[in-house]
Amino acid sequence: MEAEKKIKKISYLESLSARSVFDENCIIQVSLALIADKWTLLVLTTLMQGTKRNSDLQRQVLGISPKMLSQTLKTLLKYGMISRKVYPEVPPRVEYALTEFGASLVEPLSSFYDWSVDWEDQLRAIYKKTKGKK
Amino acid sequence: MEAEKKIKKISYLESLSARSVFDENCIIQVSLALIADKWTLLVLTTLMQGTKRNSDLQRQVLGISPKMLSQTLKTLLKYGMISRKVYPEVPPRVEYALTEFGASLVEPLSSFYDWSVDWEDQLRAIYKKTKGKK
DNA sequence: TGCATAACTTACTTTTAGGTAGTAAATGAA
DNA sequence: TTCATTTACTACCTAAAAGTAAGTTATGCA
Repeated sequence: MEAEKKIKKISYLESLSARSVFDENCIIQVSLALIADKWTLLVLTTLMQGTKRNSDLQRQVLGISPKMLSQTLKTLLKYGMISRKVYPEVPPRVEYALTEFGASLVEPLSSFYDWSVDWEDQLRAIYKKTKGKK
Repeated sequence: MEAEKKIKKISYLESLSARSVFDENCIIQVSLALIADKWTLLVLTTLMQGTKRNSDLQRQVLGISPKMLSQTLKTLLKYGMISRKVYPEVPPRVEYALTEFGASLVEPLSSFYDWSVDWEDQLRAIYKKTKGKK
């Protein structure tokens, strides 16, 4: 991050008054479009435990299909949020880990986790009532 | 939040080691399923500016269709994250505002906003390259 | 009743996400 | 070359999300 941006940085609530936050260049809209989906944040969350193999993730991210796991990992690689290391062994071993970029999400995800725990009862009640469908 | 939960509360990173975070009752999975989509968080973000009418939101949440706006507001009402007040005037006026529940998202969203600004260059580059499609 | 306008709904279509199943690539040793 | 196993991909299908366009409701007053 350039120094200029650091200095000029304004708070979230302040920024809401600025028109730019809601135009086509809205940075929140951009980042949500990239990572706010069913699996991406869960895979990233799991990788925050440390380096994982494909099969580890398959086991730990409950309910994810092999296809969606591959697809999500591929996307995160493209984003530069995770790294991929192949070990030339039999059978082949592939390990995934967070890059600095990916690891930087620990703070917002942590904040989101805290919120989820604070409102856990309400959230679970809604989820149960709607069966996850809106 | 009950006192017990407050006391027993463990951090996000600690919780990642607990098996329960990844089973079918994973609270992060639940809350993501409810609010992590294309419009919900943007509508909530806009309402953090204060009370808004349908037409205000239509103008400010760039790109949202009337249908998706209605649908999103309806869902957030069901969730109890926003309130709806009708003024019997001509023409009718309807105002939406955050409830305590909805307003509580200000912290995680603020954290997410900070992250987005920190990594803005990378995020925009990815978005441009992929045109928002993964 | 008719009116003007904001808010909302419905029907239809298109697009995207996601699931299943089968297949192919990668690997080093036997 | 064959093998066993993990990883990755493809083709096909279904379901969900979202866009479009038109119509409907709510409202108080003239």
